[in-house]
Amino acid sequence: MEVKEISQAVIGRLPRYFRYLGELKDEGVERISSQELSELMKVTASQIRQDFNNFGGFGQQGYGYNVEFLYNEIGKILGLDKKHNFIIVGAGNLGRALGNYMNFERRGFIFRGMFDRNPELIGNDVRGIKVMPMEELESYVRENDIDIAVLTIPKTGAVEVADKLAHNGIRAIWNFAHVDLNLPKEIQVENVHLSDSLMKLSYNINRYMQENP
Amino acid sequence: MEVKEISQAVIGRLPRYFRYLGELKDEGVERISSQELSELMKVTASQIRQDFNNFGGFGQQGYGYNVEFLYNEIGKILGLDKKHNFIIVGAGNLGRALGNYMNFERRGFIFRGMFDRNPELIGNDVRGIKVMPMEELESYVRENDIDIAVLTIPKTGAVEVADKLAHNGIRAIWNFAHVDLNLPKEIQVENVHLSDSLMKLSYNINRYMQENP
DNA sequence: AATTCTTTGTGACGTTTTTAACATTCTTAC
DNA sequence: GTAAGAATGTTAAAAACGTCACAAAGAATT
Repeated sequence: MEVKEISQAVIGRLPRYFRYLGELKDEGVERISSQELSELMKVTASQIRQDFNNFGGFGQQGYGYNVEFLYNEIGKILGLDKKHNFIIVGAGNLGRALGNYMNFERRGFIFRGMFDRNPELIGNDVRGIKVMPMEELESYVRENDIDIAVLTIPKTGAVEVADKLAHNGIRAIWNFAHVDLNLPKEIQVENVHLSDSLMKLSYNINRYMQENP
Repeated sequence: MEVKEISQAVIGRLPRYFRYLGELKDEGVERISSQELSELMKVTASQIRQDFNNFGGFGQQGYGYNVEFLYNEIGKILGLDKKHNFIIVGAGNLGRALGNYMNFERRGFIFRGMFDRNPELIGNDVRGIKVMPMEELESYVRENDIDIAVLTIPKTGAVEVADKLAHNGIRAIWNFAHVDLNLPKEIQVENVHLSDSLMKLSYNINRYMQENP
């Protein structure tokens, strides 16, 4: 049973397809061709067809793609048909912002706990979830079937906390700390390095100014 | 005067180099070879040398790279030697979290204003900056030399606000709204689609589970 | 001062990714 | 039921990207 590896370049585009298809679905659009979608999304039709074909034929010649079907299929590929319990480690501004963001719930990500080392924050409430002390982190992860940990703590300590999570059966870490976590490959890591993103923006501002004085 | 275009693949790696070099500098490391850096960063030495060479020779044969010099040069390439005024549009949880994040200031990004359409939030204080009503947004951008707008509002309205910003001389938008902004190319846009990132993580969890039942 | 060692800068090569082209398959209209 | 039209799936070509390998340049050593 040969499973061909899908490149991360393709995976990286799936959420965007998913978003556009969801909007089309909500607008009541039933079918769409790669041509039409390419104009909407400003990518080549060729790329759209190639991308979808990685997962088998979702379309039909002479017809195009059924929007709702394609939406659901991409959702399944992304694992959004399954439920994932997540906790947030770090109850600072960013952690609270993510905890309050309701839309994750809609995609099957269920907010199960929040932790902080600062005693003053313990007991605070974010959408019905009380902030717990770090001492309880490991047992909580073990005993409550937690899949994903969102790491919103300063880089000092992030590596250590990630290792603890790894030893207690976490499957994935959504890492907002400005540090690279070196974890065994069975643990999925997705980095969101906000300052890296801002620096890229800064580069592009700078470049544009130099090219257009 | 021919300026060769640097690929976004290279640009995307610069902030990470910058981070590692900053840490090395703080540890007092004076010089480093592409070989050593490659082991630290888990990339090939070849890529490091190729990347740096896009901008001219920063190293010296037989010696390697001077950490502080290289750090400063990459900082300049990224435009971090310049000051950029920014505002935050959307004073919800995420907007406040970003406003409170002090480290941006260290890189030359200066927090100059915050806006929201919700009257209850007007006047609230984030690090000495009062939340202003949306009506004042356009004139404020025009009159206060604002380079960057951080968009932390729901996708409804994001396109409209972006257009307003564009018409009043903004240079760049750091977009956290889940929608693609279609702006003239002289305005730099950097998207941070958090749910896209979470979906990629979800895909990788799913894939790993299927490959290792 | 000469020699050896180190390490960059760079041209060539292989791989991956993207785009183009088209034959095939299904839809639609008559 | 047949023919024309539409749009996919797929193969081929082009472009972008990453890696390899080594000559050249400078550092370190004797």
